[in-house]
Amino acid sequence: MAGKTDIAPDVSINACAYRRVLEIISSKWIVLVMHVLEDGCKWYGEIARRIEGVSQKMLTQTLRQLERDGLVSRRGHPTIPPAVDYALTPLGESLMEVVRGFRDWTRVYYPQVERAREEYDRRMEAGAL
Amino acid sequence: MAGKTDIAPDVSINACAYRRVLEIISSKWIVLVMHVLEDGCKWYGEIARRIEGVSQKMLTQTLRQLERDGLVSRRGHPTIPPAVDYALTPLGESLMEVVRGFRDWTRVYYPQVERAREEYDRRMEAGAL
DNA sequence: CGGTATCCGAACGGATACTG
DNA sequence: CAGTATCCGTTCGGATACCG
Repeated sequence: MAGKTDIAPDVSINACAYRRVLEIISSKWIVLVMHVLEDGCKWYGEIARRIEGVSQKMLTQTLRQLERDGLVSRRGHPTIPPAVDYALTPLGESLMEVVRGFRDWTRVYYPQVERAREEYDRRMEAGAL
Repeated sequence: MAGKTDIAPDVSINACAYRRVLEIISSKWIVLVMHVLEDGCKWYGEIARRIEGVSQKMLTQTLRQLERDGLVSRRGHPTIPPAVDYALTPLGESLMEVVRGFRDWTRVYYPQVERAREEYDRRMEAGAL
């Protein structure tokens, strides 16, 4: 304990902005749901149908998180059967702009990533012999 | 099967750019490692010390993934004991620019997210009674 | 020093059944 | 329709031990 030299870790990294964004966007479905809501308010069922492979559990969970973070707004209609719709809030829209930056990067550079992967895998395979 | 109405899901979402970026950045440590490498080449040990809470396993795993994706380059030095350093590639730097967009968003808007969460939790607590 | 391999608990996430 | 609750397999990720 006392003998340990106090080379402090870059604490800022622990508390820094990156960790916080990651909490939000690192979930697999968050970005996809936001993308569906990009062009306006949607019913729950429509969101579900538009995102292939999402389970009801994950969709609801994702929408809850987005609502809690103030990124989407939820409106329930007291009809029978009940209907609910979701929309991006202004805060959500502002985040969406940044997310678009990621999408654009991917469109331009993803082929390079794929090539790098193939090359790496070939090198590894060769090295494993 | 045949009886199912063919309401196709928005397939583009499945194959779209977002899924691909998420593969890369949704990992908890990727962005943090990139941040450490932002200002130049670093030894393995230095990266480890700068990121609080990262285990050796996860750091190595993260660096492997970044290397495979062509985002960082790895140089081993055949000294005794061996030393290894890592640096962002040009491709990695280009992604870093987008990542900075997220950091900046967080710096500006995160307080709003925190307030939204507190408000939501208060509403839930009240509703649960 | 910079890994790799193994073990194991914790968390993620899908399938299913039930509710208002 | 839009959830909630439960079960349960899969994956994530830390701790430990060992290798070059």
